[in-house]
Amino acid sequence: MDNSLTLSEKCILSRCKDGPLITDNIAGELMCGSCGVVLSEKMEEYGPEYRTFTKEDYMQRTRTGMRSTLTIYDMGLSTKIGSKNKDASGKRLSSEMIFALNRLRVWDARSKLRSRERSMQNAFVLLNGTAAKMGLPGFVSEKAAYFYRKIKSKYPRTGRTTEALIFAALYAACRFTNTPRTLNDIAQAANIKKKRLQKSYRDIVKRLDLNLEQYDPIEFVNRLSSEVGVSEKTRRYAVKILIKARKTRILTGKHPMGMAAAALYFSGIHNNEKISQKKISDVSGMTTVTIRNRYQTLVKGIGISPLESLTK
DNA sequence: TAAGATAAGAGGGACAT
DNA sequence: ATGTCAGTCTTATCTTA
Repeated sequence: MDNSLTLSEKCILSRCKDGPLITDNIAGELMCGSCGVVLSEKMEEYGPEYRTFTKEDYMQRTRTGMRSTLTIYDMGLSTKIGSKNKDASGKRLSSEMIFALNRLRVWDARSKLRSRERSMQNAFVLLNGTAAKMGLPGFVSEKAAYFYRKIKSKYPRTGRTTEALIFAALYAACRFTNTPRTLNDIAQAANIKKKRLQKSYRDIVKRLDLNLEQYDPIEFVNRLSSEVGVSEKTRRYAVKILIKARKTRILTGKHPMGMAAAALYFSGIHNNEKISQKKISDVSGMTTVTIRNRYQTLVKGIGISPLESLTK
């Protein structure tokens, strides 16, 4: 297992604060150990790296400091052949050499956009578009780009389509950075079948030997609460219920969103602020049936009904 | 109209062969 | 690799309050 994957989540989030340098043996990259930025002396010359549509967009996204180029297809590492026909000491080259150099320039230019790189580029266009649409922070798509690059260099032909793979990488990145998004969220935003997404995701986890923890349902409670617009009291109580439930080990193997939905439903009843199953179903993406079932496991698991008070 | 019950089916994980 | 099994979740339909 190579060291770049053992980076702690904290490193990813803190971004570039004197992180150690690490090398990725597979892709041959030298990166900042804290956030995965690829180090290259040309970095600061790069312009904005997002596609922009309006002047305001452009102004906002124009870079002010060093920024990763992981989501640019060649990471700024492609060949550069100078345009002057002089050698290192400044002397003019012979005509044969000039001819040869011109040939090289042509081929160099052509090779830069050869198929592999082109599909890489396509992938990152998809990635950036969808990540932006979902409002995901930059370090998540950086990580996704990293996973994608990695699996492509390790297994050039995975039998998966580019889009399935890049979005699966995005989901993996969400898991890795503990950014709570479900497969459904991504499938929807990316307009791709959940099944395909899931298959590719498993592929990535297996082949890159990732060890991704299951989401904590509490993350989803927070999200659901704000989407439904419940009181702070209700949100907190739902969290309390889940903390209690976690101790009884009834959470394992269940969809975290399902448990979050059930806990919120439970809490709503408890606090006299009943939220309909339908409403929770709509925002959570879980069916009302699942909410009911999880609600039952919750009641059984912690051994109290919503109308009783929660004892430590 | 919301909530609950029930049944059938899909899909994946664990485990054995 | 393939098969089986239990458990999860979904869809659909019907009933209840």
